[in-house]
This record gives sequence, C-alpha cells and structure tokens, in this order.
Amino acid sequence: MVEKLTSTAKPSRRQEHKTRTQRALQQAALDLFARNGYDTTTTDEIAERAGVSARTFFRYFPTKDSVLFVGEYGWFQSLTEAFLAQPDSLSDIDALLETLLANEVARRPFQLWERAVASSPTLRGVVYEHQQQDIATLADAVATRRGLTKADEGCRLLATIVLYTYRRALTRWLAGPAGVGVHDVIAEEFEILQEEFGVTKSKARRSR
Amino acid sequence: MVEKLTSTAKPSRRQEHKTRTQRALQQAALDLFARNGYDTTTTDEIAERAGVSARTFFRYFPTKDSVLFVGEYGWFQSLTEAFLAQPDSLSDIDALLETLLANEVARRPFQLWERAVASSPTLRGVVYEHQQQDIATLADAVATRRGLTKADEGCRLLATIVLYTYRRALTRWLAGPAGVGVHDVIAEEFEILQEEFGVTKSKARRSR
DNA sequence: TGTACATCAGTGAACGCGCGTTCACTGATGTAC
DNA sequence: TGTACATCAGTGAACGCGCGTTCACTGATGTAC
Repeated sequence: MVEKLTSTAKPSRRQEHKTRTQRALQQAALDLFARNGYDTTTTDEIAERAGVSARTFFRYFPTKDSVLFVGEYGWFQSLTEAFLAQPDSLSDIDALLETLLANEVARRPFQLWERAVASSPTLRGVVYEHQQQDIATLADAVATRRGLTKADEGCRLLATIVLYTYRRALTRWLAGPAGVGVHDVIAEEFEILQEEFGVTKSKARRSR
Repeated sequence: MVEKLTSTAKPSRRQEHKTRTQRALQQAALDLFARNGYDTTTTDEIAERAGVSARTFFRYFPTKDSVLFVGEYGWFQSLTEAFLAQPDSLSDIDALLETLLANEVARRPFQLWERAVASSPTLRGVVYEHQQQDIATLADAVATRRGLTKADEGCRLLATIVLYTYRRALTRWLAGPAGVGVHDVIAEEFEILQEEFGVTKSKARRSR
C-alpha cells in the first residue's frame, strides 16, 4: 500500500480528522465574521457551517474570538529571523525595509481577516495586544543587531514606528486597486517616512 | 435668595440630579474596572456602588463599555486647536511637540483609566478606534497648517507617528517614578525620535 | 401663595439571547493479543 | 487475520451568567392657573 509521506511522522487518521475539523471551524469563522460581522455571528452558526455540532466548537477553542488566532504564532517569529539574517552593511532601517519588502502577503485571506477584525472592538483589542507583543519581539531583535543585551527605548521606538508604518502600508494596499503590488506601497510608505522625518539616506527605491 | 451662577443657564434641579447620577456611575465604573478588571465587573455592581438601581445604568449608557467614553469628546478637539494656534515660524513637528508639552495630564485619573483599559480587549479595541479618529483629526489639522485642502498620506503618517510617540511617552511616564514630570518624558521621547530617524533639527530641549 | 396636573428620573420584575460549562453518552479509530 | 478492549473525537441536553430590553409603575420635580 502506498503511504503518503508527510513532514515528520504519519498523522494518524484521528489526527488528520482533528486537523480538518479545526481548519473547517477556522475557515467558517473567518468567512462568517468577514461577511456578517463578528458580533452578529454566533458560535452555533460557525459550527453548523463547519458541519459539526455546536458543542464541538468549544472543544477546539476556549473562546469565540480565539478561533481567529490559534496557529497565528510563528509568522512574526520568522519575520524577525529574516531581519536578523540581513547583511550587516545595511542600516537597521534598511534591513527592516528589505525584510518587509521580501515578505509575501496573500491579498484575499488578508482582506477577509481585516474585514473580520474591523467588525468588532473585541477583535481589534486582541489584535492590538498581539501588535504590542510583536513590537517587543522586534525591539529585542533590533537590540541584538546593535549588540545590546536588552532593548532600550530607542530600539522600542524604532520597532513601534516601523511596524505601524508597515501596517499603514498594508491597509493602503488593501484599500487600493488590485493591480498594485504590496512592495510598491511599502516602498512608497517608507519614502514618505523619509520625507517627513528626514530618515537617514536610505536606498528605498522610487516606485512608479 | 442667593443664586449660584453657572456658565450658560440655570441647570434645573432635575438636570443637576441627572448629571450627578451620571458622574457617579462613571466614577464607580472607572474605580471598579481599574481595581477588579472590566470583565469581572458587572453593570449591577456599578449601579450599586453609584447608589442607584441596576436598571438605571442602561438609562444612561447604551452599553457597558460606553460608560467610560461618554463625555470624552472635546479634549482632543481643543488639543488640535492649540496646535493650529502655534506660530508659523515653528516646523510642523515642533509645533506638535510644543502643543503636547503644554498639555497638562492629571496622573491619578489617567492611571485609573489606563488600568481599566488594559484589563479588557474590548476596551482596548474601542480606544484603538478612537485613536484612529484622533489621527484623522490631527492629520486634517496638519493639512490645514500646510495649506492643503485635504490631508495627504504625508500628513497622515506624521499624525500617526507623533500620536503613537506621544502615547509611548505617557505610558512610560505612568510606569516611571511619580516625581518625574510628563514634560520631561515627552521631550526625551521626541529626542529619541530625532536620534533614530534624524528628524529635522528640532529645538527639543535636553531634559535632565 | 396654593392647588391640580404634567413630566420625567428612577424602579422592579420578567424576559431573550449568546457565550461558555458540566455530565453522561455514542461510535469510530487505535491497540493488544 | 480476527477478536476484545481502550481511547478519544464528537454529541445532546441542561444549565449558569451577565448584557441589554420591555412594560407597567412610583414619586419627585416642574408648570399652569
């Protein structure tokens, strides 16, 4: 019998089924939240759309909002690692810019996600907290790159501003026409940053 | 009979009583949220502490969270006006810095507020939305100062970064020892901004 | 100033609703032999 | 390969809880005369 080999071990039939159920719940939640809004969507609806009983939802997620965030770890971690892998010749800001430019973002899922989050203060709050976490993580990475043992306020401020600028770029990208690449918007946003604050001469390329 | 004159007209006994009740509810909510957390505080408790029946709470506030935000308008509006009143000789950033330095913040109430907001994602989300509003308002003011008819992305980015930097300063001020003035922390924060991003030579004064 | 009526802030009780929990159960998958 | 048992994902029903609403009422304040 041909056995499909996956990454580490064979996921048992049970495990596979569990994973499928979880994914189905998450996808159903994302779709419903994006379409109808978080507050008007009940956990019962999500379960029903995922083809599973209402009770099952809470076997996978402790709270209604957590359905959007389970498994969301790691992506920022790898972004941070990519940042630390940038050549030393780049300034911190340029290294950050390069890292962000190299980061691919899938438009459609991101759009659903943004809509879902925008539909509820609760979700916005949770995302905000994650952002604070991300800022702290990035600030530590910047500190490492600078040879500091611990992030100082400079590292934190830099991380804060760069991440909010990045977020602005992503939001503008989503709001804009579908043809434009993320890269161009990010590059443009960092050029504006340079113009407004006289950022140390960066190699940010002229877009358009 | 001596009549106490207030600002515009005589507030009737009824009106006075209403105002008192509302204030009592808001104060009770702030105290309880800050002490016990938003989620573990019930509207019944708030009403009880304010010396009023449970039902009355919802006569004043449509939702539990709105108790913290009613009457919160205007303060940012006047900050914006103060910004526009700064002399033209100052650069936009310096004008913003001057405005923020001149803005007095009462430590204790602000501390309660921060604790309350920190205790719940829902409140964080609402505050975040208000921040976005404030950023848009400030961006328009910057546009006005620049003689633009409408805020462009430069105005918006500037407003975003300045407000987040301000917020960082306030947070650090609260976390620090009680003796330090807000002004010093704000000035220091903007110096760091200058160092990190090479902001156009500003007259931010050395503190300490 | 005094009386009669109108308004309206506050109350009490009952209810709907959705999140999240508890408990006893079913049936498919996995394992021991 | 086949049988007996163990595990565990999923289910159904009932419940607690707090937010927010509805309705009929009370009693103090305000107003007309």
